Amino acid sequence: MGRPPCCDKDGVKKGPWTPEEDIILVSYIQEHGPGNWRAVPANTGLLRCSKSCRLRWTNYLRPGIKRGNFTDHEEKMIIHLQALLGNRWAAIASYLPQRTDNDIKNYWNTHLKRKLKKLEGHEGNGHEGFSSTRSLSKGQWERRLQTDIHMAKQALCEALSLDKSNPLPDIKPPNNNAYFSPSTPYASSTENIAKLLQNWMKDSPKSSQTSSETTTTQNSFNYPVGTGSSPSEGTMSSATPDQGFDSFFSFNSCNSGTSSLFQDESKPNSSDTQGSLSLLEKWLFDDGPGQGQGDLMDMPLGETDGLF
DNA sequence: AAGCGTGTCAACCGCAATCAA
DNA sequence: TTTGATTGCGGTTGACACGCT
Repeated sequence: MGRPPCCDKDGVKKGPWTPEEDIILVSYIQEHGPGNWRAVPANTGLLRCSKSCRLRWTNYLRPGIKRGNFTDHEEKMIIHLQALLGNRWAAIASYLPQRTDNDIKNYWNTHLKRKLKKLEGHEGNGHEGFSSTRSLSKGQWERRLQTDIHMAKQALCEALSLDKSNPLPDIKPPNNNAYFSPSTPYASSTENIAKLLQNWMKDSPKSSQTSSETTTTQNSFNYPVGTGSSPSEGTMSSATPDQGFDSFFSFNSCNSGTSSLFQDESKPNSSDTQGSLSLLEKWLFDDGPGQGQGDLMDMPLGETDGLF
């Protein structure tokens, strides 16, 4: 097709974002919502390409992002999901709403890969606990592939039989105050940005509803919630990170019998993939609140394979 | 104190999927 | 149906920080 570059290379700024650029981007998105990234550089005067703007927003500026210090739970989730899904970081990130795919990818490549290597070194086959997809036998892969196909078929049937008048449960918008909340763990390197933004919000006439004092759950960014403009959008559920993580699970388990709230890594609204994921979710989380996760986390992947 | 090696992570690049005219 | 535009994703890179010698 010969696709041209997303932006002409001349006059496009690269490298780290400055706080000023962040403010411009955030203020624009607050006003117009994420999406139509092509228009962002043109309308804001940012000397960045649309891709760069989108990336900056989704990986760094988006409200509700938790950074650094992966918990044991998150770590295990990543390990198991990676074993299940492979390097589909966006899909994995959809199960960890407060983490970005880039973050997870980095964490995997820097921490977990090495950890895995170490463990494999110690345990010979390294199957127990940390097992990468690569350690699966060919037979296991074939079985998994067959299961995927089966799941897709099942999901399709599920989707076709779904009552279309039955909409998805009302997804509460992410509490974007988290972004402006002083208690929010924000990257230390960007704390200054957060402060700048806070000050800017105070100064801005529109900022009254988004100031850190605001405690409502309203979406302070006036973009449509749950439009899938980011993998985890609309799935973030709470202000404080740990709370959010917990409520994420409890919320999910509450809805285990309904259509999936999670969006597929590539096409959020695709009903078949959604169904497929919901099956996976069921398996992942369906043991009642608090139970299934633990079981899954403690379950060696050999047993996981048995499920397929 | 200086040099070097290693780890971390934000950002970039290119490809593929999807959308829209 | 075709084709160009846009978006999303995963792999990779490069700058910076930190620890070790």
